[in-house]
Amino acid sequence: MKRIPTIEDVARKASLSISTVSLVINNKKNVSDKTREKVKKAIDELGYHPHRGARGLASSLTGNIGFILSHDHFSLAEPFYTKIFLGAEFAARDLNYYVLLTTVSGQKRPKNGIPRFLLERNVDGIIIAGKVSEQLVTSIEQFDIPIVLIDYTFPRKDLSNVCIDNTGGVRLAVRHLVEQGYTDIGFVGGDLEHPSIRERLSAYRATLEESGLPVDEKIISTGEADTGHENGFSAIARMHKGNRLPAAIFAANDAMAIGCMQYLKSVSQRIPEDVAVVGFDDIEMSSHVEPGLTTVRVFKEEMGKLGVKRLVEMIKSKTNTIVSVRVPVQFMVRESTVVQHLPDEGLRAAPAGAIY
Amino acid sequence: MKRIPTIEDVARKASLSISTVSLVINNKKNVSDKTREKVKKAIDELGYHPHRGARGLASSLTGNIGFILSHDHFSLAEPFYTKIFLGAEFAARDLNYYVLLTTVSGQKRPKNGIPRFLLERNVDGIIIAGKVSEQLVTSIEQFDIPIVLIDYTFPRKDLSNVCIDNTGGVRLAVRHLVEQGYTDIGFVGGDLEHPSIRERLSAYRATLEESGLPVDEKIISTGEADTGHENGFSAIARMHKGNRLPAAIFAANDAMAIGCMQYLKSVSQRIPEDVAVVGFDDIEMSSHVEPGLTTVRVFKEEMGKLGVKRLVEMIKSKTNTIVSVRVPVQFMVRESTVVQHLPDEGLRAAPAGAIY
DNA sequence: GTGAAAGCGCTAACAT
DNA sequence: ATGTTAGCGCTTTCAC
Repeated sequence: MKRIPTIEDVARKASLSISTVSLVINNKKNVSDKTREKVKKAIDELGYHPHRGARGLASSLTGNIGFILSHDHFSLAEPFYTKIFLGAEFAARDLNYYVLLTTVSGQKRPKNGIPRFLLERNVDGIIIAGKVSEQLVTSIEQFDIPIVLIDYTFPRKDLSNVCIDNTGGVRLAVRHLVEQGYTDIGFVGGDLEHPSIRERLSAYRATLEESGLPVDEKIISTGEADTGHENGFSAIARMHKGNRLPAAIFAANDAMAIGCMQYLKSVSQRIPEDVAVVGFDDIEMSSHVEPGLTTVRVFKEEMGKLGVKRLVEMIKSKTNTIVSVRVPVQFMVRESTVVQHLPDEGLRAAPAGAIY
Repeated sequence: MKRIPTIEDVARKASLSISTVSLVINNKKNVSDKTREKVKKAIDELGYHPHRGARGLASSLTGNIGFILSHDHFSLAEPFYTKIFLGAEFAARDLNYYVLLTTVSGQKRPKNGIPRFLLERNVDGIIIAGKVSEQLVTSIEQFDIPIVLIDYTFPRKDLSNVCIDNTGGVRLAVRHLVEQGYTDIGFVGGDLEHPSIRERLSAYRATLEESGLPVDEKIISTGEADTGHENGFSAIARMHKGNRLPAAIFAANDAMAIGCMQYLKSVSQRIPEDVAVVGFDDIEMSSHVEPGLTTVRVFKEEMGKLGVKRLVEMIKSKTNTIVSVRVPVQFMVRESTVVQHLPDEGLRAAPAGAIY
């Protein structure tokens, strides 16, 4: 195959030194316009592209971003974090970075769990999406590399992060139920270790109180192990068997909301006539279930993009100012909370609002 | 932060030269057992990891794999290719590679469209998933780097590939319909440029003939621009308006099958009592629509894994033997083709059969 | 079996 | 404003 031109070929062709060429490549000042043009011309004619690895060695900047996901999240059928990753990938490409993805198991001691791209110095910064152990983050911090968390925070660790406006979203959801005339509104949560779930629970409580409605612990379920739809199913089943089925349910995410709907259907409760259901996240499936699930849309790709943008700023500026970005949400009214029927579109088209 | 140990530190600690250390790191022969142990001990004690970039510079092996996806595929709501990517990523990690993802637009001239990781020599091999232009592949071939195609092939270009057993899958699907007593079976296809769709169409024709059934061009729709569910909707609508609604439909993928179901519901045709529907792919949604869609499951993650495995073999062996892998499929019977009712599970759990 | 030395392609002082 | 030079951390001949 054709020989790949190096910086030396460019220098020779332009009758200049390689350092001058390097200055041009890196857009440094102190190069005369004439020289700059000459170099650019040579680069063009040769079809030259700087070698990533060599650049990295010399500058200790790899042009890569590490993306860490807990294995649990990765295996979820619902591509919530996959969407975040894709958004990150998209923004990274725009900024001329590549994203190296890896997953970590939630359990193992972090010592063996340090991602290879860190050990091998193959990334300039780290994005962590979703829940990971504090230990892992502590050991990553040793590497003295910018870190941005997406959809997670630590109580005792201040790190740049991109999070959902959970409080605002819950407020929209609960107020919507109140406006529809519901006063008996239950909560189905899951793993309270996740700060998003915690925030959603307290916002639920706060909004009920703001609205002058009672908070009844009998219709608040939080003991579940995770946030899959089975938990929604079992949580509302428990309320039902305890003869305390609320008139409306706010579930802390769509998966659990769909689990609730599943149970309600199985016991022939009509949605929303007998029980209204609201979720959170707006996962793909929520617009496809019947009735369509009213929920709070989270802009997942956008979160990934924001995370990368912030990370790249940190990498380039070489400062570690902590920045917390709170991403706004959008309330999506569908049929699971509104008795009057919308025109039947059958299976709805893919949700609008692609971010790109 | 703590200084990162280099190969020199290891050599010093083991009282050996860096070249000997390098031999051990790379598992080369001609090193005495005693020396090998000494080096390993030093590596352990220092917590040494070779620097990716430096290795790459010296050996011209980056440890990265490039993954190319057409932008169209990437933006699809349905994560068919996303699944393939995730499978690839998983296998790559196992083999100590990282995957660099990029998308290419289907249209643009490939000259500007050559992925950056190729220009910058940042990958050791390339995976291409789905349909891309032949031009693009031709220009990638210039880089003299192993290539594996996933779910695509070119008539005039012999490249290693991992493809679906389309013929086998269609045969299962159509025979199933025949066994259920259907004799009037239509076909809804899409973009015939994709070899998978072409194969599915010819297998459909062949299976009908094998079964002694007539092939009626009036209930074969192939003119559509792509393979989204709108095409399924419009294709079957056209048959219906032409007074030639078949008793069963084989759609070339699940998205179009779901589009068919959507239309059938909108004109109050019962599924499967009035019209049975079979799809292909087994996308997530197919087990969630009502009735559940009978379809041919494609092991998407598995395809990604196989692609990477093959690619890494090619990289390591430095030979370019063409290998075509045909991945078997699995037939999934659900309610869209079987009149007798299965017990109602409400919304079914996530499809079984995770690959990992 | 082990070591010395060259060099992969580039950046970054430092000189000029 | 441009050139010289010394590495970055490793692999890889080639001696010994």
